[in-house]
Amino acid sequence: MHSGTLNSPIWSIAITPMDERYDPHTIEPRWREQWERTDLYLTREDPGRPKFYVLEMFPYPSGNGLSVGHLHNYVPCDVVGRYKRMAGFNVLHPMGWDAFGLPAENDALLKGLHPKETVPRYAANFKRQLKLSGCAYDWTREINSSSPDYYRWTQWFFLLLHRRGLAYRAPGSQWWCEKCRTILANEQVINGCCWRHPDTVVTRKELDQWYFKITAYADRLIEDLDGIDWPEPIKLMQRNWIGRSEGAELAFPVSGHAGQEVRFFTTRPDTVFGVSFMVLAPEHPLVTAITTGAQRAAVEEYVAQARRQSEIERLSTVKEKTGVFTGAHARNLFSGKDIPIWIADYVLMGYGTGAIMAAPGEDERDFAFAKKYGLEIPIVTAPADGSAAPADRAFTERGVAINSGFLDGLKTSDAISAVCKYAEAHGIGRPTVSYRMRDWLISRQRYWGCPIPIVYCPTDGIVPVPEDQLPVLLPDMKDYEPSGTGRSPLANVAEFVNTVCPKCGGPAERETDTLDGFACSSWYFLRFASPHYAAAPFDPRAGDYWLPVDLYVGGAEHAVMHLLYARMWTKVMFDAGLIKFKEPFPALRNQGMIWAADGQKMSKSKGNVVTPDAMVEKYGADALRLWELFMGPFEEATNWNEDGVFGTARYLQRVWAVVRRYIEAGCPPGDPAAETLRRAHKTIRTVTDHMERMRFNTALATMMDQLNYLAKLTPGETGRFAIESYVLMLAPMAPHLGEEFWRALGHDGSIHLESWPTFDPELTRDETVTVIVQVNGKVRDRLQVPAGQGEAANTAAALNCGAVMKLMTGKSYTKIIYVPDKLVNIVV
RNA sequence: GCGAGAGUGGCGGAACGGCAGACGCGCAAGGCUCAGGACCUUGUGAGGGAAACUUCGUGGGGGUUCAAGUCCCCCCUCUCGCACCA
Repeated sequence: MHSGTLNSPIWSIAITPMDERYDPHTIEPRWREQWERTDLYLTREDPGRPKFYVLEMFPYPSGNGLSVGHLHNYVPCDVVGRYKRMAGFNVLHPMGWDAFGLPAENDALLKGLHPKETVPRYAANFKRQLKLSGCAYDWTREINSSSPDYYRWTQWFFLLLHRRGLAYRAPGSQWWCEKCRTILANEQVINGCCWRHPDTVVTRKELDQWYFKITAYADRLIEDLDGIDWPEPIKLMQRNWIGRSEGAELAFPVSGHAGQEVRFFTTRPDTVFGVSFMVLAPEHPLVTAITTGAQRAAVEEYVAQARRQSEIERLSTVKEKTGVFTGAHARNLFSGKDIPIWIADYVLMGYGTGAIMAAPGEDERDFAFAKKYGLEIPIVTAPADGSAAPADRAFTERGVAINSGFLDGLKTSDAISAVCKYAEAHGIGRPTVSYRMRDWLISRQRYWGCPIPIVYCPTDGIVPVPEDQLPVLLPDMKDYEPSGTGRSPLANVAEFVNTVCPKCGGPAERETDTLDGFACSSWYFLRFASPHYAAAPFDPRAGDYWLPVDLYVGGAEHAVMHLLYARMWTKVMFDAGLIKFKEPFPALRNQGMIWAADGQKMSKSKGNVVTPDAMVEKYGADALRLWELFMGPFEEATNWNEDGVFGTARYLQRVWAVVRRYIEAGCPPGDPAAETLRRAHKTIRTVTDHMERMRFNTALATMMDQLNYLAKLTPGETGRFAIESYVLMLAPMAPHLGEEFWRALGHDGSIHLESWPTFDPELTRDETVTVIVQVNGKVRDRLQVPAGQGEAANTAAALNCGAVMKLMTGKSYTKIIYVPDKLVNIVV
């Protein structure tokens, strides 16, 4: 842990006259060199200062390098880090690489290389580009999730989850992507396709898999959203993804099959009296047991056909509902009727119990199904206002129970509790909560990932690798191509697979699947607190100091994957007493997407990628940074437009001219006019406010505005305060040029260790104000009046001005609206 | 289908319910240049007018208000998320 001081380094750069023209290509490399030489960006732990931890989402270092689109995340975060440091914080701004996982492996396979060679090379290129862009990271804290120093702790966390009963192995039907040649988690299936391959429909595969029990945290993941400062759409996506719904789980006996029952979940137990049939998912285990001989052929064919269907077809909501009668009946224990049991693919095996009670009078899907197959449609809920329930569609709203025995007359909410109470008393069921979210499937049948630290022993079964034997090293493999059979390539490495049981010492085999890459990124933010700590994933002292992350920034595409997983792990760590906070990222912001100039996604194949390298070469890093900040609101998407970089380069040129003129004039201390002083203080006030709110585009607009003002003054009229405060505020955005100016102004230390300028509210006060004069809400005149002269004087002035007099001749006003020092509206 | 967000000049975008279009790009005119995607100055929403001025104008339609880009209702378009979750 470095504990340097905030003492400024001594530059090895002499003060020389400023060139006439601003030339970023001479300025920028020399300051980058100075920063490295003096370790300017080492994290400094100063107990006298509050800490600020700003973090970008863990990037995968792609072989394509960074584009100007990626910088729209990194540059603003860098500005925040630099601003916060100047504003008095100890700033932690680290960077590392999400290097394990499919993208790295696929890329290496494609190029016939090994990820252990490509990953460091690509990461070095990212690092070079980030440095080139003037981003200030403490590179002594660089981490890499594919390094054994790192993944031994990923494995350690796996064991922690396992010990706490949150990692388990289970068989099941899983999503398989043929292109990835591995199993995917539910979150990684989008529109029935692989999240990495939108053109590849996922299929089902039966395999034993490892899961993390994220569903055990479902309620807390929802509840704790209330206390964190995240964009509302992201919170909403998480709530919807978790999909909590309250209802009841009930069971009806299958007629003629003693001991067999259909268990089902419903959110509307109040409609049980209207249940006229039941539907099982085609994969439901009960199907074979209860299907009658007469129906067997039809049922088997339907099940086979459902299996063949792609998920896309199956999940299509526009598709007409289909199903087949099993021949069996269940006894509706409420209405006392025997009701037919059907199978249909609109019932999903993966949700609830894979079976439903159909209340066609109150559910659109059941209604459509009943209509199609001529099933009975009882009506058991009426609108609360006493009107009749519609006959041509399901009445899905809440209302009052009718035709429902002991529920008649009860409001829906009361009827729900009554059914639950009755069901519990009679052993039919109980109130329960169901979630859309499933457990997180974490095993991957691929090579380039964190090995799961588990051993299979013929006598002891599933045995976790003891902590002191970590890391389970990923073996070196030349031919690591996935087989596509559902077995990891690691299964072919005998030296890896064959091991001894940690319990009995007998021969045993290692787990050969690797962990989902999202496991690696579920705890990396902790590692940055003490990246070289060898005794634990993080030094508890450093963790207490730096965590949680004060500002987390990344794309909205991670709303239900990374952000949900990292939150779950954090809660597990909290429960285990490792950390004192429940949420890893108390404040989250999403940067807007930067599309290419043609409005499409920047991609190599489309040939529309713009690199920072090219922009720095042409305009300089500071100009590029400024355009990243100025092109629009940080959180909104926009198209790339290179002309903008030219514009911000021109702005820097103009700043150069103004500062240079001031320095050439011998830096006159100045006795600025009140107006000039006021403008300087107002600029500080506005820019500070915009920086705090991450409104970089308007912060820069304010700076440009102020420059236009300063450019009209002589150096003597400007004064040192206006120039230096301006340069200080420019420094986080244009760090190279800021440093150059600071040196040229005669300072020896780094501008980035200086304090952010402060303003005097007294000096921002205007002496005169413009009062808008309106007649009937239309602007008719503007008056320059002394500030704070009061309502009487202002309304009198407004009534006496020419424009008003002209309009008012022969009329009288009914009312005057007065907004102090702003507006007089005369209502005629 | 459900949910969320967004529609403002030629373009990117500014506007605590109170001067719509800040700031910038582009464009135009002028200056300066051997030259320039350089630099400087001025102008630049639309219509009308010689001008002072004036009318219209924030996707469309209603409404609330002294006053609406901003608040409310309906509609249209685009982007994103979820897509039979019982």
